[in-house]
Amino acid sequence: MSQIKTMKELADLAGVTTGTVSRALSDSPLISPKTRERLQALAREHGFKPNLLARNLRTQRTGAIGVLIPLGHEKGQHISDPFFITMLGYLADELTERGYDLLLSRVIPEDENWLDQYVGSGKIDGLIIIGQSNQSETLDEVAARYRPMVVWGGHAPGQAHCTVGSDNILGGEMAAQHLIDRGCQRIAFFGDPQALEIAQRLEGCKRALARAGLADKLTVLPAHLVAEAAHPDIAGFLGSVSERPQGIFAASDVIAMSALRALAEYGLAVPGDVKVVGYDGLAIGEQTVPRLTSISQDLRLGATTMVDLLLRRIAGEDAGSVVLDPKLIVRMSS
Amino acid sequence: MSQIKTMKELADLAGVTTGTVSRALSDSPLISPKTRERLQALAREHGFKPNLLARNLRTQRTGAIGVLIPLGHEKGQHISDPFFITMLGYLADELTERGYDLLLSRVIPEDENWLDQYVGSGKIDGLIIIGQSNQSETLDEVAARYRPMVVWGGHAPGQAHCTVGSDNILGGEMAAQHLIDRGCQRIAFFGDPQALEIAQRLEGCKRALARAGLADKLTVLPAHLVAEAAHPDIAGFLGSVSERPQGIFAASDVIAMSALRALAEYGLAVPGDVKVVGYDGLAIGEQTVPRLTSISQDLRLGATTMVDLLLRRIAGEDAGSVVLDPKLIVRMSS
DNA sequence: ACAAAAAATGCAATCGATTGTAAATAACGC
DNA sequence: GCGTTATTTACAATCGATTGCATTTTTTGT
Repeated sequence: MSQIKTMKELADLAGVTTGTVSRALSDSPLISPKTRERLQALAREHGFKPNLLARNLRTQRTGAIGVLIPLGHEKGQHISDPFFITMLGYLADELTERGYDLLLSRVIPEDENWLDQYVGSGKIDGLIIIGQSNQSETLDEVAARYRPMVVWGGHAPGQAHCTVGSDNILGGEMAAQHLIDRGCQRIAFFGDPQALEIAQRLEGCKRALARAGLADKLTVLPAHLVAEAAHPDIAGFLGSVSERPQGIFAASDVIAMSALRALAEYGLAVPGDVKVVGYDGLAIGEQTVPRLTSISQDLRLGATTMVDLLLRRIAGEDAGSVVLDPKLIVRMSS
Repeated sequence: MSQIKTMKELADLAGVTTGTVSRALSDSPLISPKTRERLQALAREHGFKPNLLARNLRTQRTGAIGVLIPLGHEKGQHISDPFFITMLGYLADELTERGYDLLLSRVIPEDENWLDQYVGSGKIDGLIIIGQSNQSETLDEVAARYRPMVVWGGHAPGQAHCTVGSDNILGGEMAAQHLIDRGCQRIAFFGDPQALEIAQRLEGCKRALARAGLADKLTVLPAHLVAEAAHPDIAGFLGSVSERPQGIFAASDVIAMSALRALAEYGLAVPGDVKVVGYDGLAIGEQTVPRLTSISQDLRLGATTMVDLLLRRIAGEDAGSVVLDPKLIVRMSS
């Protein structure tokens, strides 16, 4: 069985033209049932798969969605970060289910037009960006001229780019309120507010504390997002602080895990001596000792929503941002 | 500034032909320095990026590498599995550094030619497959006609497909020997030997035990690879077994984490009552309580090696399999 | 200043499909 | 059997770049 690589070869073999073959394989009503079946059988028999590049060039759609992870303020952050990975998995599931491929890139925004590398190179039909990092302005700017783009992150008034994310302010409030309910007075916030999402979580935290009259009992530690980098931050903090916090609100589960480890090393019991709440609700929180209380974002729903919005935007619709409800998951650490 | 989308437009604007523009932008020596600079400046000014699809169609290379995760025997397994994710991150780093894109797909091998979906559709220049699952025969078969393919997994004599992976037998031996050295007599192996890698780790484990005269002290629990699914397996095992094992060798770090949790729930101290060794050496092992002893596979090196082999195979070279050295990392769980 | 060699650019085919339109064939009524 | 309408199929332009070859322009030697 000779290897048929192109439509032309198949057409010659069948004694028709490429046009006929093309229509036959795409079930066009312009082709007679007999020839259609004959050609389809022939194609199957010779294992012919049309070249997708050529098809895409002609049809002007690629069937691929780019997924970008901008690493603006955290050089060390890897794609292997549990949050990215989880999100990526859901996105991959969702996109492949809808017949799209996923083109993954890790980008370090160095020159100002890092985004234009992707947009308009014809490789992708749309773009999903995981996390705003500190690149909100760039995203706004690009969003003005490139429609099929959806960003995971915080939503702020006047923001030009389409986002999906949880209500971080509410989530922050819930976390702090939970700690207060558990009897915590002195509370520490671990996370770097340079990223919008984290700033919002801190904002919510402050509100809850203010409402409880504990506004002056908050300490903020701008811990790194990367586990390896966060640990020394946290260990240093725990070692130096005079009055140990009774509750810790970590801006992400990864930071919370570092905190758990540091606390264990200092011989502090969780939740006995210190209570810990994370953010994200990652599966990994089930595996920590003790299992981690966390503000859960439904990442699967988030991924589904992002893909939904993106496809609608690709179709020309002007879909707006979506804010999801965060949910408190009480496990053993609080 | 009008939006220049195609080379033709730019060529018309500059009063030259597309050929000249093409050569100018690719720094061809056939073009005079002046026109080259003029055209490059013009392109920059108008933000022109050549359409990559068209380029790829013409040059017959796509610049993308497909990464596939076959989920043969574990339906529940997600791309979000820490091992996959870690590997994926390294691959993404390595590939993007070499100018390749990464096309990610999660495939459930249902029809027998799931692999042909990818191969020969022209979308990718090569294929990396993470994990053999129980699809070794299929891989062998495809490898016979499709050269640019590299698989992460175990290497066995007579295997047709090119693999990169650690010496699983040796690694298994090291893990078991370490437990023996720590004074363990009764040892349990957690992992489903349906996958080649895991079978090999078990094999090594058995060798070490046989050498120590403990061959009959081994219990094998075919735990799932997925953390959520593994936990009940393990909890059930710990609850039912009459003589508690003194050492546990988990076939992956994810399984080991489930084991740690189950042990904690049973009030068993690690490493006091039971010692635990994992496999993979994932970063996540640093975050467990206690930190996890593990047989480390250098996944970064593995990713680099896979990409190396793949590129050489793409270039027509006939690169063979590579077996990497596993390394025992002693942390706190043993 | 002129021919020959060298350098720069233009021309046009090509990659492999899709698709509007023209041409060929089949079906049909009378 | 012939004109007319319906079906099928062939033809050829197109997507946007790359590249061998022909052609023009510039440089060089004498």
